[in-house]
Amino acid sequence: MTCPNYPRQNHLLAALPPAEYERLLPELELFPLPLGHVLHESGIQMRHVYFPTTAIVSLLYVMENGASAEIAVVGNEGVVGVALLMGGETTLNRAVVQSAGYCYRLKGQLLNDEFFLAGPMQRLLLRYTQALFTLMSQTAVCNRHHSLDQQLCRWLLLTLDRLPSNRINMTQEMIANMLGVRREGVTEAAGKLQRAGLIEYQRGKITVLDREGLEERVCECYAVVKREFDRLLPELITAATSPPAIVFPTTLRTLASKEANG
Amino acid sequence: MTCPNYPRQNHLLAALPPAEYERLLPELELFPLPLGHVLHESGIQMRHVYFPTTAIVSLLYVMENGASAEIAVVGNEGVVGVALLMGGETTLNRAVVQSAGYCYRLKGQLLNDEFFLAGPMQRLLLRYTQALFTLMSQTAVCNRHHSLDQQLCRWLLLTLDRLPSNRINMTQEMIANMLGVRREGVTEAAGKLQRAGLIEYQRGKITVLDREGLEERVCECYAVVKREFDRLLPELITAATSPPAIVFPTTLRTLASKEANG
DNA sequence: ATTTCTATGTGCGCAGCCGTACGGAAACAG
DNA sequence: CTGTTTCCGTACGGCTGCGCACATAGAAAT
Repeated sequence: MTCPNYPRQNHLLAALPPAEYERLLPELELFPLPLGHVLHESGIQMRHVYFPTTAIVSLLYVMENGASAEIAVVGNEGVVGVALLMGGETTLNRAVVQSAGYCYRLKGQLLNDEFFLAGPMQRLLLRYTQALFTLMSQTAVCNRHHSLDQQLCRWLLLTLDRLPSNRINMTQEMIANMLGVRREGVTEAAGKLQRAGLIEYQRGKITVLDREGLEERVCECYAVVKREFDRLLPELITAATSPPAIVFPTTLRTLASKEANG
Repeated sequence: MTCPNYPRQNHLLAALPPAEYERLLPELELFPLPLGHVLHESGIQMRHVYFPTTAIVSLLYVMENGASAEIAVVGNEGVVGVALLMGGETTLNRAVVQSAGYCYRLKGQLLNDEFFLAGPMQRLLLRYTQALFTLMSQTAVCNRHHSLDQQLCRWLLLTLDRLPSNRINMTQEMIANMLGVRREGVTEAAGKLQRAGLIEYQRGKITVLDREGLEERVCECYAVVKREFDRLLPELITAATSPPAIVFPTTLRTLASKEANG
């Protein structure tokens, strides 16, 4: 991760009006997220919320026998730890870094304070929570009705949307854990995609060659969720397409250089 | 439904302090919920929120090809329409009455106003939302990993918890729609339970004979969700076990008699 | 009582995924 | 360069749930 980091790479933070943003800025702490790092464990008190910038985080549910399944995925469009706002200090999910990168973290209490000001941040967070709802329920339905092939396409597209490049670092074993299926099943499904020329797979490195091909094969779930995110959080679209210039106002220059050292 | 109806049969309303409760009381409208009634449709603007008292409501996701799956279930422990508080006026769920009964409904705007007072109602609703999160994610995992037999047990127990009696009015066809499986699959699974003496099934009328037997067969998902509801919303337990005397304070007498006529 | 409809029971072939096992090849460590 | 580890491909039997077809029986309508 050599690219510069600044908080507004996270679209939720980028969508904040200047007043709210600058109020939070001194409290935002650049935080590296290495692959596999557990941000919070099921049932354990959460102390921070995390705004990913270049990292991707999976929310997993791990069952008693060790089997797991991905409930939702959070990248630079969202935030990890909405449960802190809801009043339960814990959730039954494990948050694991699925793709290494950075985030900005914030003490839970501070976000809580901001939330109860009932300002733009509350509005954003509530709408984001609803979008997360949609993602989760669609996951439940997809688990029920769609083939592993399609679910893999969905997973690849969801991941791709949250990455700057078309390369995903992830072994088939890890994907299998996310999808809650066998590793061999992923091998088969990925093999089909590879033979069709849509992806290239090599020892934990996936290169997506034909995104449109994936979109043709994926089930409806992907588009449904994407539409709903766009509807609920139109701010994120404009934030995502804004040129970097506007996320580097003069007041942020010093911070940006500070981050380069941290 | 000949039993008397009063708002505090809904545990969320029952958990409200007197001040908040009486503020809402004039706006609560007794509303009958016949079996199969659709409270709100996927993608359609919602105008009310519904606090079930004796009814049970299923949140379903219906796919393009007509296949469906239950995302969550709401009885007198909760409320239908949390999405109104989150800022999106719609959700992608369909809310269908799974068991006929009554609810109290409230104009969405009024609950919204109450919510943004940041008082006890907000606290309750946020925590309820988190509990719903847990229910939904557990549903996703259960869909992935557990057998139809176990899922049927889970569904029966979840329904039983929200009913005053041990009789469920529901055809196998309807259960199949909820669980997102074939009708024949439900026939098989229900047949096993019947042969084991746990339930009695007769043309859309299920009688649960041995609840503990169901709890022995069910997967962990049921207990996990129940524990999490109790942890997040301890008020609901005390509300549920309170004698009727305290939910009929003098100020409510007139309302109760009014309801008997409506 | 007869007909019609609805709800349930049953059977059969099939596809998808699981559990398991094994082999090969790329990366890595010494 | 060599041994080890990690990751991926493949194969086989088995189970579960699906799609379909059909039989039966209770309930409702006429």
